[in-house]
Amino acid sequence: MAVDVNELDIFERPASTGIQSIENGTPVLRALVQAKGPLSLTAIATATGMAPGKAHKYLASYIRAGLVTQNESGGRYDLGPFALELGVAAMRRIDVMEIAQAAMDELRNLLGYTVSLALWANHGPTIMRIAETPDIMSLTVRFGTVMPLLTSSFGRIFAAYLDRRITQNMIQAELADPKGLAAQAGLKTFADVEKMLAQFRARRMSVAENLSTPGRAALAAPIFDHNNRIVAAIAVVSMQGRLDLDADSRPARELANTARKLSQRLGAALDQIP
Amino acid sequence: MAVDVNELDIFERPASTGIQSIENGTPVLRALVQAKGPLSLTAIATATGMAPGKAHKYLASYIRAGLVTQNESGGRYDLGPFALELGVAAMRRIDVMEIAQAAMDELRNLLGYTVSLALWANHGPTIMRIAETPDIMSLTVRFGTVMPLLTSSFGRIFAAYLDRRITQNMIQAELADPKGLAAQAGLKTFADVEKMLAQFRARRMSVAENLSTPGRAALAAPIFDHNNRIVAAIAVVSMQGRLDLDADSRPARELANTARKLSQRLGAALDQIP
DNA sequence: AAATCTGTTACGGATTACGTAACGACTTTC
DNA sequence: GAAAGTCGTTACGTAATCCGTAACAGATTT
Repeated sequence: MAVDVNELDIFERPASTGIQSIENGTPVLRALVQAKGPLSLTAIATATGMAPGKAHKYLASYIRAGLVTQNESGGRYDLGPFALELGVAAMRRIDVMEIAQAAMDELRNLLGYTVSLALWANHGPTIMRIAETPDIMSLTVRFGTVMPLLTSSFGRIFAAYLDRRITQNMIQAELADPKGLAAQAGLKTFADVEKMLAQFRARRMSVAENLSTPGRAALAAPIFDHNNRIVAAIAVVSMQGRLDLDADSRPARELANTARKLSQRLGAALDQIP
Repeated sequence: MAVDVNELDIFERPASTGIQSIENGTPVLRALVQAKGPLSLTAIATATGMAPGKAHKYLASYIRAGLVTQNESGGRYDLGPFALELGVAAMRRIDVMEIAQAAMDELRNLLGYTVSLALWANHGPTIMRIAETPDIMSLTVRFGTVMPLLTSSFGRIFAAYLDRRITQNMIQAELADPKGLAAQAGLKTFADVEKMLAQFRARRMSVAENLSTPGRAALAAPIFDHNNRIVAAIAVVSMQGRLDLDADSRPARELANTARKLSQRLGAALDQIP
């Protein structure tokens, strides 16, 4: 009534017809999500800009829906059992590989380097997805390849974040060969390994140059799930000398950014990871 | 207009005033939760008893809220990123999960068996955390799985300690099938169930062997909160024959020890529990 | 090419939600 | 100890919303 319809069509999106109350109610849920614990009615009201009476009505219905609970009667509000159920259902559908695909393509386009994704299979980090550059001198990053633990960027980032019990035997095996790749990389004892991995943890990123594949350089970053455990790693791969491995380099920053976003979409709480 | 207000007050609960659309919309979310994957509009419409046009409007708003996503335009509907956010936020409020993680890892390292944690959600014991062994023959204990009440170690320990009013219907349902898992386990009447649960209560631990999952054996122990009510259960899982289920076995003792510590950290008074 | 699906949108009438303000219950203040 | 300030909750009338029916465009099938 107050506003001309044509003006609305210009400035606001037509926004295919929906149910307004659904959208008006979500700020209430958002407020509860962002708060670490229970909230009072007035706190919710101020956080959402609603009048207390209005917020109360939404809360009453959310309680009946199970999305919200209230401590006794008259107490503070918090997320309810259905919120948990909803989240569990959502988590079960999320597949790292699915959501990683688009992010990998983006990163590849942004940087112009080959980007690949590895999961931890029983025998080590296994390359599962590749976003290649159209470069002629294409790097042979092949699907299904199992990378070494101590001498590849993928292996190193998994070694840095996986439970040591899982990696113990593999580390031992790679250290055992006095002329192996690990030894060539200057890794001879567990202390050497631990020192290296600590650096990668601090940086939340691993580096490998001219090791498992001659002339190759790579950066890898971890992807965590809702349990804050590493579930995958994403790497930027190129030729030695053509990829800046510094922590402040553009590839490093963008890679870290992409990995962080993916972790967040998986429900990780990155501020709680060592 | 159609119905006398006084009649309504008698038969329906006054139900403190809320927002009807919020409650009318939840069946849409429920349908998506219960489905294992994406659903078409018509599938949602039939599942909720709504007309397609109506369901579409709710979905449009849920999409804008982030609770639902749609595969491209015109595709099927599924839970969205905000559903995940909601769930992660809800999970974070559950103290047990925070403190259980480290204890589970410890127990896994100590025993060499897979350890998992379940909470009671609306539909039964739901697996929320897993600490896996690096074994190649990894058991497929999957996040979010809802376990049966009478034929899983998780279900049994919850059944033993939860208020019977909560479990009554589920027990009845599982007993109803004369060829179901419960019947195969020798459970036919409520008396059978009560006898079994009494044993688990006495031992403060439940057992399941070769039941809901063929070839699997598991021990589960309850975790109580400051109200001395069961809030979670922790289980040691392995293959049949590879896990000693005796009360005096090392796995049983260590599991009981871990569960006791967790209960104490939650403020339980274990000596007052039947 | 007609027919049946799909997902999506339009329209009028009945229902619903919003804003304001009041209500008890409790705590703080003077 | 009374008054004034919280808090969560509820009532009321008007304006805006939602519901049901039905049509629309697009894709696939018959």
